[in-house]
Amino acid sequence: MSEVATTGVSVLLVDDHPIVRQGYRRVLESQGDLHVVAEADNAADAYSAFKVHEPDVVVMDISMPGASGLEAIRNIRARNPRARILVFTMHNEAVLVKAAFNAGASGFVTKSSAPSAVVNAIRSVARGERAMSDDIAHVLAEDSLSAGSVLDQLGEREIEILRQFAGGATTEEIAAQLNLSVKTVQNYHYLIKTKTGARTDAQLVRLAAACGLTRI
Amino acid sequence: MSEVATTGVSVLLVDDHPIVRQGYRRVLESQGDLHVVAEADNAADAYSAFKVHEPDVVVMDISMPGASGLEAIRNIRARNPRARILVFTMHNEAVLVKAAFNAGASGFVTKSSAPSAVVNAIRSVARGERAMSDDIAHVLAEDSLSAGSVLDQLGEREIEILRQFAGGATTEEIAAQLNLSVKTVQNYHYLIKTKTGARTDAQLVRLAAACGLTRI
DNA sequence: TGGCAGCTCGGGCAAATTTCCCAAGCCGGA
DNA sequence: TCCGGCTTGGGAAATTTGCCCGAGCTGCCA
Repeated sequence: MSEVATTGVSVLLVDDHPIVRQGYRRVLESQGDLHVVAEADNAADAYSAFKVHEPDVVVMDISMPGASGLEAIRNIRARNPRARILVFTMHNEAVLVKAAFNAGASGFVTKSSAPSAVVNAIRSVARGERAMSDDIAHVLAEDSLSAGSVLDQLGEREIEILRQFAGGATTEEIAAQLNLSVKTVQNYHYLIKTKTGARTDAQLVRLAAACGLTRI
Repeated sequence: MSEVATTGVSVLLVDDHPIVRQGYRRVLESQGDLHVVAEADNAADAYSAFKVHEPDVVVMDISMPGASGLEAIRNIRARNPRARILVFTMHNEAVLVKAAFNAGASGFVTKSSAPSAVVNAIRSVARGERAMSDDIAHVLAEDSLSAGSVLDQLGEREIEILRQFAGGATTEEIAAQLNLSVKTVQNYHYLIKTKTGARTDAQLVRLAAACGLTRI
């Protein structure tokens, strides 16, 4: 991490599609100052590769098979809190973005972004700055009326209900299970959605899965 | 289409992510015999670009915003039945593969494939052959032996709506995206639930994820 | 050629759920 | 003690769901 300024930025590429990785690699290396030192196609390999190469920046698609990408972010950050991780994915849901930053990401860029925006984001996070693409900033701005972290702002009961809901349980089943009135569960359901910024039950499930609350 | 053998293969790239297109372009052009003559990021532009350039091969990701990629395949084939279209996407669900070939695709390669497999597939379809990656062949093989997955009982439209819904889109967004009335989307939503036996939106999302329709 | 089956698209309407506002009890911290 | 947050639910309007219907279209099969 020390010789960055003179030798450029070393990058670990994490994406589950080989062709996509190959394409990124070529785009990044054509920049001159960006060097892809390793690739990985899953969370576990990403962690291993990080330990070996200690790259300046990890460019990672968080939608990978197997373990959650967010989990990978947490693992890497746990090992080295100075690690810079740029999430680079097609998703642009506020809940996911917040979850990623919450897990320790330094940047979040969607694949809809112009190539120049992506390479600039890599340079930004390499300098220790936070970076995000315009569309992400817009999404977060829209969402900003309810600031805060994603799951950390949920209480015990809310998390339990979210887990059961994401697991496929109906409102009645949850109420019976927890010995609550259906009305209360409905209110929690609504409350969780507003708190997390999820606008859809499906987004809620995806959030729960991303946070490891449920497995799919 | 006639001078292919001597001048190489002209390719139209269709993918909604700029960076991804840029990467593909570099990978393909490094081959020497493959030339990207145009790019498009949606179905409508793909059709326009095809009319202008009449490329040997269209390399297309069918999961794009706006009109269905399958629709684009049909449009292009309707204009020129000799058009060669190679579907190149992250999805590997049997129903989608079958739908693509049914719409007139010449090949189906997943983004999990090795770059060499992709370029070879492009050359194959340029020669008029059918091509698919190993994993797709495997999926189709499994499918031909199985009693039929849950998704097999869903129509094209139903699958598209399920994908968008599981991806977190609201009913209104899906209706706007597909140019349908909200009521129709609601009906599809209900129909999909009854057909699949899902009793909850969350179960629907899990089902879609399990079938590879969406990644979490 | 006719007919049937299946997909697509939407209207209608009662029942159910969601949305949002509200109140009250409880508990821990300032 | 008081404030704030969690938990629990009521109420009422808005929306969605569940289920029924028909109509247009395409493909298939006799």
